[in-house]
Amino acid sequence: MNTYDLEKYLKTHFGFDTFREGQKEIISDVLNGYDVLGVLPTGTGKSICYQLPAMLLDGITVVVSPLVSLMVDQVRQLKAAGFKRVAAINSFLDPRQKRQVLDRLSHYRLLYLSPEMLQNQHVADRLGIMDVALFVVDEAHCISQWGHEFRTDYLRLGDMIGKMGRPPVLALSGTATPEVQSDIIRQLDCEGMQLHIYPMDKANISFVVEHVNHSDQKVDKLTELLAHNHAPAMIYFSSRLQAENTAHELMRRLSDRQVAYYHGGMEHTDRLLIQQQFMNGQLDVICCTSAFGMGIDKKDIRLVIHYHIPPQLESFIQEVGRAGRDGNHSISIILYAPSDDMLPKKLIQSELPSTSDLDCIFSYLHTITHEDQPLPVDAVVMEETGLPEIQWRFIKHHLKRHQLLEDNILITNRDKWEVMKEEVERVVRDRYTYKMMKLSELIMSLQTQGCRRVMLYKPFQKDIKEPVVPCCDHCGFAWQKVRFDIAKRNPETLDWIARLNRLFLQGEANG
DNA sequence: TTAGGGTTAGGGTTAGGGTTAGAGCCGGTGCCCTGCT
Repeated sequence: MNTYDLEKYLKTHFGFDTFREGQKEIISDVLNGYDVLGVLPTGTGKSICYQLPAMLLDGITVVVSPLVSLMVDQVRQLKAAGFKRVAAINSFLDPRQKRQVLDRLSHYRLLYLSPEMLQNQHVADRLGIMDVALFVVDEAHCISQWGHEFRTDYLRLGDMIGKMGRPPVLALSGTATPEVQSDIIRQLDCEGMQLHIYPMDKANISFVVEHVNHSDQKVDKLTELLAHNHAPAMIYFSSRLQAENTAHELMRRLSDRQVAYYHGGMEHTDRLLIQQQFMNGQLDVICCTSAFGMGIDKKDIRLVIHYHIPPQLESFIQEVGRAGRDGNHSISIILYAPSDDMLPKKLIQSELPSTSDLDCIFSYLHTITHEDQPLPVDAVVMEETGLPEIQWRFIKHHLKRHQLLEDNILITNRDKWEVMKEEVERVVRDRYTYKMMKLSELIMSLQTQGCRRVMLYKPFQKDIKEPVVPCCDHCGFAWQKVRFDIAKRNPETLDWIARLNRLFLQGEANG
């Protein structure tokens, strides 16, 4: 057992007197060498769970993070707090800087990486000879949510852990349902993980589903809602274009509100600007896709509105969880039209290759395998086969998994090819069925006659907190009965120190 | 002379297909690499 005086280190390094719920238990288990899965609500300081051990353990702590912006934030905050032995490797570094970090790896206690960067041969080789004290997966639900199709390098983390000599593993997430938890454990190959799971239901949110006959009525409904409530609001869309168009329309209709949009197709700098403006309270309403969320910890969001339905309950819980982090009353509203089910269905279809896509790509690969040439660059393969990038990467992942693609050379092995093909076909079928099932689960929950809160959280946890606010529209709540009206902010009244802090310590409270 | 900071652009994409009903629809999530001033 470790004998650290953890409170002392917490005070020295982070300036806090006491741990928040779950932190100490997780840190103790980590220091005792256990594999740990921690599911802690956002805003409870998940990052301390590995940052503190990283300072105490001998060797380097490797942190896998899904977004470059999150890594950059973390590194900046740690350095600002006086902890210098931290670095991140990502595409923001030029080759020389990258080499420098890798050459000085033993100097660092904490290293942040994306799962893709971990697949870089040079990086993997260097880490392979290091003494890795702890392997951390931050936002670990990404393994399950993104790994199977979108970012398949998430599924290779288990292998990488092996190549690093099997250090203790810590997986952390803000929302991971039991199903996602099992997937994380399976993918990381950590059967004996210590579990520290805290419930994710929020007692201060009222749930509403507003049925509309046609999606045209949604903007009217939004206008009505926002005119009635003057408070920070997020509106989730599944389409970039509609997020933009609706933002423009709301700007026109609600001249006293600051409205903006945010999605993954925008320039990095624009995204950062909008995000900061929203955090600072300079924007009232943000029309966004699911790109907006991770790493955003604004306390006073009162309304989370879904213009489109998300693809599964897990996403909905995550998105709704961004409301009311200050504990005050907040409302979740879904605007639901009968035709809304189509869009998520199409999205599910577009990320998985069809049977004919598979036939096409396999016959193409077959022809070039015979030529014994290196695999052409991705652009050529996609040109030749007509496969979207996401689907080609999915196939490539399976080729590598079956050792049919090594050093960019396709391996001739008829038996392995047959096995691989069958497996890919099976995986596509299973994933499709699974995702459609998850979607129906969500749609069914919208059509329920019972309590929405129970319907939402019951599949994921035993006990549900008694709400401290009106529960849902099926329990007698009507959003019209509530009126949020924030006092007018006046940033000019802040003294210069506070204003500088706002500017320079963006996201300080994150994690 | 060097370390460090900075910007911009383009490549992965642009239509087909569909496991719910019948006419019109409309598409989310990020990373990394190369090369430039």
